[in-house]
Amino acid sequence: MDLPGKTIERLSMYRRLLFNCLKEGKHNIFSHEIASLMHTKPVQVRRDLMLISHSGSKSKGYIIKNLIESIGQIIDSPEGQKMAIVGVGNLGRAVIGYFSEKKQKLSIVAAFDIDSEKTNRKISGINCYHINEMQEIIKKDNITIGVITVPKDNAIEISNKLINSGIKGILNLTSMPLKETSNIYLEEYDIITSLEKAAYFASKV
Amino acid sequence: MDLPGKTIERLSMYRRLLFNCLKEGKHNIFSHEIASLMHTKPVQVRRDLMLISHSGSKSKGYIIKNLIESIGQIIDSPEGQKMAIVGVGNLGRAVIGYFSEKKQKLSIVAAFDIDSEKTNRKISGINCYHINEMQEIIKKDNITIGVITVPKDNAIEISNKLINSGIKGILNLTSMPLKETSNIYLEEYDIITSLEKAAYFASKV
DNA sequence: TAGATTGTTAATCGATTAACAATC
DNA sequence: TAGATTGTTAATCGATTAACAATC
Repeated sequence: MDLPGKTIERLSMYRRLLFNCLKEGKHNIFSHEIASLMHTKPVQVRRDLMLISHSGSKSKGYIIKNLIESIGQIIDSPEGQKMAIVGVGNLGRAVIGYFSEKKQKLSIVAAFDIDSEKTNRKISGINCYHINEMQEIIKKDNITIGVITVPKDNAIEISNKLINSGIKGILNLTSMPLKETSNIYLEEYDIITSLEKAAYFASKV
Repeated sequence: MDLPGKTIERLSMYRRLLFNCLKEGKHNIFSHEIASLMHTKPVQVRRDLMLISHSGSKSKGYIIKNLIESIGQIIDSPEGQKMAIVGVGNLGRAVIGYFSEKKQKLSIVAAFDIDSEKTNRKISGINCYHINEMQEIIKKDNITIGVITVPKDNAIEISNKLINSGIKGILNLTSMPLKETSNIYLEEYDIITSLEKAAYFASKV
């Protein structure tokens, strides 16, 4: 039973938002409260939770702690998953920074670059190795997710190396579209596209 | 006549891909060639071009130079648009780096931060000012797009400041979802969500 | 001509939302 | 009880794709 990608995205956001609520001392939450914290409708939230078979109560809504647990059951692998960042430029460092906050099921365990200034040392707490060692380390450490943050002209080459090392998922943050490959999940995001889109719709408002 | 957001995204990617083809000395291109360079189908490409009323020929496909021109007519504002980056951390610098390559209709003209180490100097060729000066500079320079790359706990405050300074579009790259506001186009991207999504689907493959 | 391609409509697919029964 | 909320189905909306006529 595979959930829709959009639902997975929202579950990920619900969970982080729920952690915040918990920190603020909240214990229960209604679908309309979750909806207003995101940009969505209560019915959207309830339908997403229906899809993961999480029930609330009509008087108290959802118990935050339990809901976080339910979402984790769905989107986390029980053993956790390891990620590697390929390309330790500004973007790569930004991604590392995002994740160094939390010790979660999903964690960054290695970074790769070709620049000898960056390799064989820690960057924001993450071991950085030369790209030549990538395939070996990915296999040895059982890294399943690769994030491509190299200059776009190197994206294809890096993607092939990742595929050959047996990676399961790739997040490509360069603006070079990569070929879909069977048995590998590919997610892509292109910031230039987002900016051009924002510019287009901003001029129509 | 507003085009679908998905079509705008693809047009932006088609155009950059076409620039590459032009550089390689190509003059004409078929829909199936464009499709195979992206991850889409020829019919998708033809339908997108239909929506912008760009015609090709059945024997030569599309003339690349003309197609680039047609796409520009649709997605560029004739006078161009100016962008500002708010938050000059790793992510902000990455965005600046992406755009410093090209002199296009869309350009980054200012960056803002609170850190005095970063303000009142150029960062990758872009003038960086203190956030306190933001509203004034946005108005004076007629900046229409703001990119939020600050730490997520400051996102709401920065977004309000941008809205008050009369910005038209916001690209929020923090993982704090912002409220939809009338007369402002809001685009959001959350890298943590992308990673959790990639991890989920990678484990299902 | 035969094969390939474009342009377009109609069908399909998938995601969101309206409507509503159940119930706290 | 009246009002609010959940859970779920059915309707709607929007995006993709199949099908095909036109024609180079």
